[in-house]
Amino acid sequence: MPEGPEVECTRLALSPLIGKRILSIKFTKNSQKYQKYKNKQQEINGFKGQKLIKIERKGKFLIWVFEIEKVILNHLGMSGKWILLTSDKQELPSHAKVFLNMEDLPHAVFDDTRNFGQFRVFNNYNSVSEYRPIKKMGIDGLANKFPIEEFLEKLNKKNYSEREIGAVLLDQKLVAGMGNIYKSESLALAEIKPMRLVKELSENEREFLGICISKTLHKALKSMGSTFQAFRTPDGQEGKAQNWHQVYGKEGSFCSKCSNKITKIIQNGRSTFFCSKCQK
DNA sequence: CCGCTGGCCTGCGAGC
DNA sequence: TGCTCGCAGGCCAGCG
Repeated sequence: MPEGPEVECTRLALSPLIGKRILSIKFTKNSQKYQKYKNKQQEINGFKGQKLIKIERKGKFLIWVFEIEKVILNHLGMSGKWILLTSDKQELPSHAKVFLNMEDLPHAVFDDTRNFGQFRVFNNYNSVSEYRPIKKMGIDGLANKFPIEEFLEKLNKKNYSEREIGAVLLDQKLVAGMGNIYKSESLALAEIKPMRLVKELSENEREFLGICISKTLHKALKSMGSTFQAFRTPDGQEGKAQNWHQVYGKEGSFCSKCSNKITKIIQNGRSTFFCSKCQK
């Protein structure tokens, strides 16, 4: 589920928690099967009674800010999701890792089936900023005004020139929040083949790609409306973004622009989809 | 420093 | 129907 737009949806859906106190916070029984959650309970006990001030998103990370200096850095990984519990009697989902017992309903649960998610405590905000993935993070693909100049500048860096654009787009140091689906979708919209080398891309193509990235991510965020709903009613609908996918997951079906068959390749170990006719 | 490969996990659907 | 296998939208350690 979670690329930048889905993480932003999650952040928005968590807004009922803002300004509320956490009565207690617990690593669940399920979480104790995994090393990364073991013997960490004491560390998060410090958040007891704390008021949640805000939740920020940086790339695909969520940063939970409280009255105290301590900060929680949370990544959804491949399968992590937050679920709001609207009743005190509601059971925890089977892969619940962290339970936030709030002063008022709803409570919140971090559920992560594949356990690739992250939930780390930092002593202060500054140390989060110094954490390498945050510090080195590229431009925000979901910025209201996509910083095209900065995008072009970063794309111009030497180490990208000999690499394939499809692989480069997944680098969070370039566009933070980009993921494997919207990588293929952005390139389809820009009509650029994923295996083109960065050095081969013209100035016009680069600029148009930047615009297409921004358009794709914003459109994804917008069409997640139903995921937003599903967040409140966990067994509800999923997002709508898949309804407009041009290429992702469409191997063998026909391109909606030219009726050519969509191709799938593995690029740097990741599935990559494109139309070999539309995309130059 | 860099990029690439494989590992971390569970669940699901295709194919037999 | 039931089994196995391959694959899944993430990152990161370790290697060359």
